[in-house]
Amino acid sequence: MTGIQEIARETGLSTATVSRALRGLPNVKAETTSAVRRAADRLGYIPSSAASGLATGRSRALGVLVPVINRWFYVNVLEGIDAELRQAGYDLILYSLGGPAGDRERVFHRSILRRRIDALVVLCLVFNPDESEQLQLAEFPTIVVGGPGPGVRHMGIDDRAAGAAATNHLLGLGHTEIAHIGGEDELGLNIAVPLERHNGYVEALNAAGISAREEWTVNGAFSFEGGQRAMRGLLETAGHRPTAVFAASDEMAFGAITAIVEAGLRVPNDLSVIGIDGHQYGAAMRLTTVSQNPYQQGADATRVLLAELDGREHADSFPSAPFELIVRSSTAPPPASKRDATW
Amino acid sequence: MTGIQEIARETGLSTATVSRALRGLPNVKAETTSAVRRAADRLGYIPSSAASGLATGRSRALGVLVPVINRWFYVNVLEGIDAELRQAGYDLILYSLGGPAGDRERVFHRSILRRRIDALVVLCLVFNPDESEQLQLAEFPTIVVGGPGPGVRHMGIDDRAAGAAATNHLLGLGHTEIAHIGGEDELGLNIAVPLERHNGYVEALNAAGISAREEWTVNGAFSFEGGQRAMRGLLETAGHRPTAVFAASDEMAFGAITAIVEAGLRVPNDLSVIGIDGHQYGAAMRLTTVSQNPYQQGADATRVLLAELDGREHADSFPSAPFELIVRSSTAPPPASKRDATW
DNA sequence: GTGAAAGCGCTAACAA
DNA sequence: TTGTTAGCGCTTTCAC
Repeated sequence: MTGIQEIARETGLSTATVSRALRGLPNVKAETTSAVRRAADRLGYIPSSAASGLATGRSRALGVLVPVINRWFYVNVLEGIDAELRQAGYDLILYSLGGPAGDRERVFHRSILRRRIDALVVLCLVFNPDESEQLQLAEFPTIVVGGPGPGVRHMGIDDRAAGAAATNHLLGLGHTEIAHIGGEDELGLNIAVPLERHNGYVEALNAAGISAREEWTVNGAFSFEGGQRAMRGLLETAGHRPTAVFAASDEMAFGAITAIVEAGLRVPNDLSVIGIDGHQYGAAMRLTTVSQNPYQQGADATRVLLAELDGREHADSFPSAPFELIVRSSTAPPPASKRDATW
Repeated sequence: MTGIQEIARETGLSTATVSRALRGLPNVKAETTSAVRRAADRLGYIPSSAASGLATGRSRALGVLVPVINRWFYVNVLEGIDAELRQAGYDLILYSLGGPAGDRERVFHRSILRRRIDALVVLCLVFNPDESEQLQLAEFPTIVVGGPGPGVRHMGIDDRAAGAAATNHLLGLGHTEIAHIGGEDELGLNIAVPLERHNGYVEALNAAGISAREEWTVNGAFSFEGGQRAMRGLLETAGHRPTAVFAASDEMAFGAITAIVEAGLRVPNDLSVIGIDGHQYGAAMRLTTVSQNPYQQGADATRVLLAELDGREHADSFPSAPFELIVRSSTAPPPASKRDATW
């Protein structure tokens, strides 16, 4: 209830001076500033962001749009964004599409566009034309983290290269029968990432003179359960079984490993498994993976946006974020019997 | 750039009528409403939440305060809150303390109190007196999910009962040598939950005529890695080894299982493990657990808050959220040799 | 170094 | 059903 006015009255100053003092602007006598601060404390003054937002046109808040919250990658990007924002004194407004069930259109129209935010980070989404237009209208700087899309600048790893790196690691070990657990994720979310990783897989195979078998690319929906289900399906395919599996995310890889162990087989003796991400559980699960740093990607994207809000530099594209092959013991050369069979 | 005024000019109406039409208030001719809507669309009108917030005193946003983001429980509560909010047309502002590193005081003073939110959900935090005072000043309805604290109403499971339930399950199987992996979490965050679960453990043991060995309660920091580390420590204690372990969270239980398997032992043949939470991975890991539903808790808390904002009912306390023992195969009677030794 | 006054874009009486 | 008129609490010229 206490506003800048009470403080003005209390200190015998004008609201203008109080406002300046509170924000620590120059051109205010030091004693005045401290008097104002003291009064503010005493009165329990709480600034109104609506009022200052209205007056300045800036909300000091950044939006983050995610398909769903509950995914390793998103959560880690969020942490990175949050850390950067906290330092800058910005608030974080989280918009979730709510997965396939949540209605996407409403989020775009209702929330994001209420001019509550100064900038937007989008995670792994590809927009449809209407959405692009809405975003255009809103006129705040935007950046996509995690999946490239047409018409929006993007920060993240080169997914195709990462997919190829994972596949090449398996090829290098001598595998030729390599399956892929990818994912359409759900309902049009996140389509760029799985696509590119799959492309990398196919290209790496082709480069090795192997053509991808269609029935060996299965959908793991980018979740543990999905990966497990997909792997079960792969194992049930009687007769011909791959010797290695490349999962497009660690969470799916964990699921795959679980399914393999359930089936009485061993990793990597019977089957090698590699993932992408660098999930914390990876070390304990001994998962070989292509690791990336979503925290850093989130922080970097945020720093770019913040710099633009400050009127500093502007970039239209960014170098790919780094990734790194981490070899642990979920991958090994194919079993001897198989090797003989192939040669 | 387009405001309510342009629409007023364009349609030949007053801003008041436009405002009413845009919000779908009654007492506006249907044709007028649709004319306004059309004009708004055509002009690409985007409402300013700052302006309407200033005028109404409501921001239509709810704050969520978390110790860190990256934890199974928090993420799932967030999903529940978000789902409820999306439906109500509210935005979600996420405040993270940023773990032990982030400075807690700043979050409280700077952000939350900027009157940007109409209500607040706090996850698993216990406040110090200064923080309580700040919250009091801010005057919005608040509710804590996940850990009871003095002076704030709270929603969540009865942690003591859950701890006892887990311990009793092990006792019921015949275990008498039961260790506990709990956690201080980090730096004063989240102290109520681990404390109560530990209390439940001790009480259940006592009720069975067993006194808890101090060296068998270890800190797993509520993380996978922490649980793994704690379990390793427990196993290295030469000579006397427990026959069962109760971990205060599934994530720690997964870490413990990993450590046990690493050590060449088997679950549940050599050691039984039980957790608390109901993590998705639990089924695949075959973890017996006391499961709870954080999504529901988040959604319920949000519904309560929203009802209060609407001037409907107000409650000062809530029934405990349900939990349920899910028996899978990480728990079994103690090994025969051990059993003989004890009897 | 400080004050007066005019908004920022919307909502909410009160009239008409 | 619609318009008029004040604000909401802060920032920001422009004077002094």
